[in-house]
Amino acid sequence: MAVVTSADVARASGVSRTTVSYVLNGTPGTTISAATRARVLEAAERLGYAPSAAARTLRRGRSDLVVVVLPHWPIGPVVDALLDRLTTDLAERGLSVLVHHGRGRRPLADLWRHVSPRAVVGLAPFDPAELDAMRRAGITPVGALVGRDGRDPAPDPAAYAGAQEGIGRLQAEHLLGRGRSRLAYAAPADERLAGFAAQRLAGVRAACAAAGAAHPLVAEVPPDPDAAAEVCRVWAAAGVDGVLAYNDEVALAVLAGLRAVGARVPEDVAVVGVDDEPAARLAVPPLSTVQQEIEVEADHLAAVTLATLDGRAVPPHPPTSVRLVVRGSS
Amino acid sequence: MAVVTSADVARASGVSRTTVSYVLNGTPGTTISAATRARVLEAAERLGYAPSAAARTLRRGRSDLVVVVLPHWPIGPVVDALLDRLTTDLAERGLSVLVHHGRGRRPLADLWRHVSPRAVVGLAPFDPAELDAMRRAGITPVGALVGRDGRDPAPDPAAYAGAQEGIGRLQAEHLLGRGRSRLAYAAPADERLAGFAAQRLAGVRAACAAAGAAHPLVAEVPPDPDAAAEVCRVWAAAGVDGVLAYNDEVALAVLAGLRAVGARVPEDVAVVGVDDEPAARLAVPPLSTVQQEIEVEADHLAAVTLATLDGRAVPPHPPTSVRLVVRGSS
DNA sequence: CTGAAAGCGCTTACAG
DNA sequence: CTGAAAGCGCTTACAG
Repeated sequence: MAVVTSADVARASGVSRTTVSYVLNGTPGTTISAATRARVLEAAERLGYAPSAAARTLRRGRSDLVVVVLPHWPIGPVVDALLDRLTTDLAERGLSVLVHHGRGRRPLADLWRHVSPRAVVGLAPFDPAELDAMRRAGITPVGALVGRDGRDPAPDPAAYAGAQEGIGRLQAEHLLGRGRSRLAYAAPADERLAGFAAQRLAGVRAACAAAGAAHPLVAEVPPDPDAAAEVCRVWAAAGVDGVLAYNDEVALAVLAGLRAVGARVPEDVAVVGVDDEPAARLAVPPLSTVQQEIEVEADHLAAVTLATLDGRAVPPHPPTSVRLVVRGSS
Repeated sequence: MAVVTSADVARASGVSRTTVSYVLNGTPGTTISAATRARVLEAAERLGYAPSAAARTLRRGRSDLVVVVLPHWPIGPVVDALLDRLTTDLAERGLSVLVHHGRGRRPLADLWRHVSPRAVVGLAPFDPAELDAMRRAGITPVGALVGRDGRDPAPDPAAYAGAQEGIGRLQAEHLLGRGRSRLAYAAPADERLAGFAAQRLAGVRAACAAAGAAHPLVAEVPPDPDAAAEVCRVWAAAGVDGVLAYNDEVALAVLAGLRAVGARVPEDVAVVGVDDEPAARLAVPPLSTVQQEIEVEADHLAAVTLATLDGRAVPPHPPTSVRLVVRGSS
């Protein structure tokens, strides 16, 4: 089954490849007779012609492919929703999105040997060597959550920190506002998440300091009922009355641990997660959580990508991208 | 920042582009002097040369890119793990994996205008029109879970059904084996999952029939405590003593619903999920579930992809890819 | 209104 | 041991 080229279509419709290209691309400024146009379209359809992406990219000097590089850490429904929306957003502008998994297993540079993206969007910061390699390959790097202040179109680790801190701060302010005064932070056991956890924790600390509350206790809570119970026993003994969890999964472990040590939620201890995963509202008790407005985030990421590609100023980050969902656990 | 080409490297090292290509690709059968080789390598490194994937693909007539097309439905940690492993597996053979989200929003054919994959792996069956378009574009389609019987390297909806049915059968046999006789099937409310749910349900029905048990009751259980309670009330009244859930998320909803109507788990009703997501072991009570051995599945999918590309016979599916994890809920 | 020709960057027979 | 040249499939000035 030989692949059909534009030359085949030209031959079949009795015109030149130029005309085929004009018709199929709807090139503006050309005037092809309706009859010719119809013949070309018919031939292309009949032969099942699909233009070669490689040739088109080579000739144009740029592709319409955007590669999203996923962080090293596990992906949940929130990121999935983000990717879906981003794909739809960018498709409206003629850009195709493809996602790279397995980051960290081998250098990103290997990928550029096999594919020529126009831009690469990172959900976590790139390191300088990666940035350099991309730019040398003519690829535009785009940072997620970058440009919150509208300043820097380049990936900036500090910008991530800002968004993450906001989450921690919101969690802490919620419990402090409900009269809880002895807070603990439940960090994830997965070390790949340590960076994010540290940033969210910084937000928690800031909120505690601002409210004049005690420094929060901190411990890793693995997704295991027994291990979680051990941590919760210590916390209960220390008089902890509120737990901020890194995300809903960690929060679920905290709920299991508290149950095991006989602490009542929310009477004795209030718990707040992050993400609003489906499991949150089904938990016992239903879990209060911080919801990231992922559609807003995706739309912004799409806007940042387009602005960066166009060389325009990066739009400011929308103000409210996180909000609290209060349920039975707080 | 002009992009560096092999001609630049040739000029900088005082050799022809031919020699640059030979050195950089380690082309076998060529004998380049060590001194020349070193000069070329040094120049490429110094200039930050990255070969053009588009040109290489055009020239070679094929790329080393494999695109995985995600199904229309929501992605959880299981699929994430599968993609990670598949990416690593295929990278060992020089293939790069990129993942397409947002299926169904627009035709896959649009994607082939922007990228030239060597193969496309579908986690759900392709429809005939898509298959046709891919083949005409010179792309090799590969079906997930295909070739279980080693017969058909082409995507085959029936092969999916086989794997899915096995899951439902395993769930049902477990509860029937524990003396439960009045089973119910908790289907997902998300209509995009209806196809899979129907296949798993078929396995449940087969197991019930084989054991001489009554036909299972069937209802959709949304991820909402109140809605789930409504369903569970009906089931409790009907004397249901065992519930098979489409996946862990649905099972969590069932647990919430049963709790709401005062049914004890597992004393009154046993519950079994699918996936072994982190939330399963943290549920109240900890959830029994069917675990898919996703690494095995990923390795097999990689093997199927390679065999299909090489025109070899597709390897048989490994025998045990699902297993039961028994916890407190059954 | 349409076609002949150049050229994107690479790889690879082929010639020396 | 190394280079000149062709050609992958496309788009786009340019010529008619």
